Amino acid sequence: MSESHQLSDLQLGLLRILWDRGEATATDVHTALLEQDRELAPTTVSTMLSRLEKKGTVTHRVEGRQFIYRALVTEEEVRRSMLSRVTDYFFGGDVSALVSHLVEDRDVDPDDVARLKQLLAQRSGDAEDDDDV
Amino acid sequence: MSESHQLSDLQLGLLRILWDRGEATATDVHTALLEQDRELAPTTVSTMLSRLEKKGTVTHRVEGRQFIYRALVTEEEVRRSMLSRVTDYFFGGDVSALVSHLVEDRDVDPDDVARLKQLLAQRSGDAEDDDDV
DNA sequence: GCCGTAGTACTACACATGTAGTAGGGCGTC
DNA sequence: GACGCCCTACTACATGTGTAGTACTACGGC
Repeated sequence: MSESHQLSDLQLGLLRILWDRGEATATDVHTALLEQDRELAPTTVSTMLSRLEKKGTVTHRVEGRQFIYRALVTEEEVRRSMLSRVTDYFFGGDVSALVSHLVEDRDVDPDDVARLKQLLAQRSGDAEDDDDV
Repeated sequence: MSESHQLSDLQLGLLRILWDRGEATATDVHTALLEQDRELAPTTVSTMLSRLEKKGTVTHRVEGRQFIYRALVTEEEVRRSMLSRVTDYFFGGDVSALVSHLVEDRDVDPDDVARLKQLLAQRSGDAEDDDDV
């Protein structure tokens, strides 16, 4: 279930394309990568897709002569897995510590702070009524 | 400056030890790993440290017969780099989207929500002239 | 002075990844 | 019906990683 998805940049790139499209042929993926300025030989893309398939990350069905690939892991899953890794390594598994860090760490601008306050208000709305926005 | 620190679990493990101690001999690191149930041969640890050194991630000085290693990248740097990766891949670089996700995503319990609300309150209190570090 | 031990250096090997060439098979074209 | 093109399959090779054995060296003890 909660596999540790340790994926490289390229692998994530391939998955992103599959996630965005649902399904795609090797050629589709190749083209999409070109559009992102990743210039790889078509065979390279196929190789990577095969390898991902061998690992169980994607699968394919055959249509005519083409392989139509589809991700077997959800974006959600991978995101969660990658976030867990960071959270575990740098915040001892404490998600709220991560959030605090992000919020404190000058990377969130005032607008977002406001948005987040609202979000939190909703969140805690169920539990108890704190000071609303 | 903002190198892309793509580090494996083991490499992060080694760095964590160096970060925690400031400096450590290969033996120290080996021992520390044992205490974390990572049972590796001492030579394995040395090999990994040498490789990290070759990459410029750590360095060492010599004291007697021993090498005393020290990280050349800060925890901060690596954390930021890893977080950026996740943020870029899954939230289009939007940190606040990441935070929203974390907050929405049932991984933060009510206590933390309260804490975060406070944090945000402070944040927005002096949002006009926020004093960075 | 010799020996063992501790510690580093060098070497090795399997597997994953990035990258791509070549081979083989089928479909459409002329 | 032959030819070429488009796909996939297979092969290849460099680099990085995980893992560790062996070789070499210097220090401390006796």
